[in-house]
Amino acid sequence: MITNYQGLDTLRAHGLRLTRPRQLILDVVRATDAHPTAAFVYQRVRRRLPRVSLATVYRNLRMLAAEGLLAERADAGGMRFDGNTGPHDHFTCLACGRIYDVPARAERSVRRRIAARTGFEVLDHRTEYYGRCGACRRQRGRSPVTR
Amino acid sequence: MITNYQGLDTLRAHGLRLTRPRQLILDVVRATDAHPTAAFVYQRVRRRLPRVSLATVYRNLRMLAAEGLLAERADAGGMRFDGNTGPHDHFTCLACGRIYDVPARAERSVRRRIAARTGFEVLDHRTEYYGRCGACRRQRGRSPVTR
DNA sequence: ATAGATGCAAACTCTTTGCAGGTCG
DNA sequence: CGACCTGCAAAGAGTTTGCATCTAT
Repeated sequence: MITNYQGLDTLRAHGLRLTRPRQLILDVVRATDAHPTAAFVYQRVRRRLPRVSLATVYRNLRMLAAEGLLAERADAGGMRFDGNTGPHDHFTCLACGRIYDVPARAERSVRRRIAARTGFEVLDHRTEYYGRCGACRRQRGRSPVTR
Repeated sequence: MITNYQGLDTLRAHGLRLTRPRQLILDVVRATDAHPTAAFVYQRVRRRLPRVSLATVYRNLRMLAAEGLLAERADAGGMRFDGNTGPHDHFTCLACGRIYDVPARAERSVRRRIAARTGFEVLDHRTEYYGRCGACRRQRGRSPVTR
């Protein structure tokens, strides 16, 4: 029986339980930095819990994101999930499609500049980089990874 | 008969035609800064060409993006299109969901910094801002706009 | 005990594709 | 004529939902 788990208290505060499917789903997303899709999470969870349903995976991913234990990210081809909820930016490799985490530039001046120009209230910002990752710079013409 | 139109030469160079549906689709996307969905474009084009099909709208949006006359953008709830193909950033209003264009900060140093840290080749970067737009700062609790 | 969670299947939304007919150059 | 396009309908992919059953607290 689990007594301590990152985010457990958050769930309990909202009357939510840490069931076995839920915990496995959270573990899978947290264990990778590949920004997995729901389908990927489903495959992985099934290894340990073969009877889990895709609906359960979707329900939990959405719910865990709403609770702030996961981050969601729109992408061509579907939503992706990220166990790293701290501030960080992303690098998308145009050759293989992989999305890497990169340290965030938490420059306050960046937000202030936009706020000054638009009059909007800037609460957050995130930068997306595009290019070729280290692996793809070496192996030219490699086929896209399974996402 | 149109003899001059931004992007016409690009299309012709690839053996593509500027048909009436295609031109209307392009015009609709270019006429707004609301980063419209395919469904929005479809509705608008139908006003002038009632028999157009949604398939034609999708085919053309995708093709025009491939030709570089439009930009595509993944978003929860579907793809969005942008007639502004120049470098610019986006501000997403968390209250009303609208996406505004903001001038890009084309700082070379930003890319160099990431390249140095990761060893990746950075070809492009884009920043996403999140917050409350001017309209929403004034009217609290307004309902989300139709996207 | 009981609110919350699950599996299954059906439904839904967004997007793509096959095809026969139409159009531009 | 020949390549390109279109509308229509059907198919695909990703995601959500209704419901009876099960389970964590």
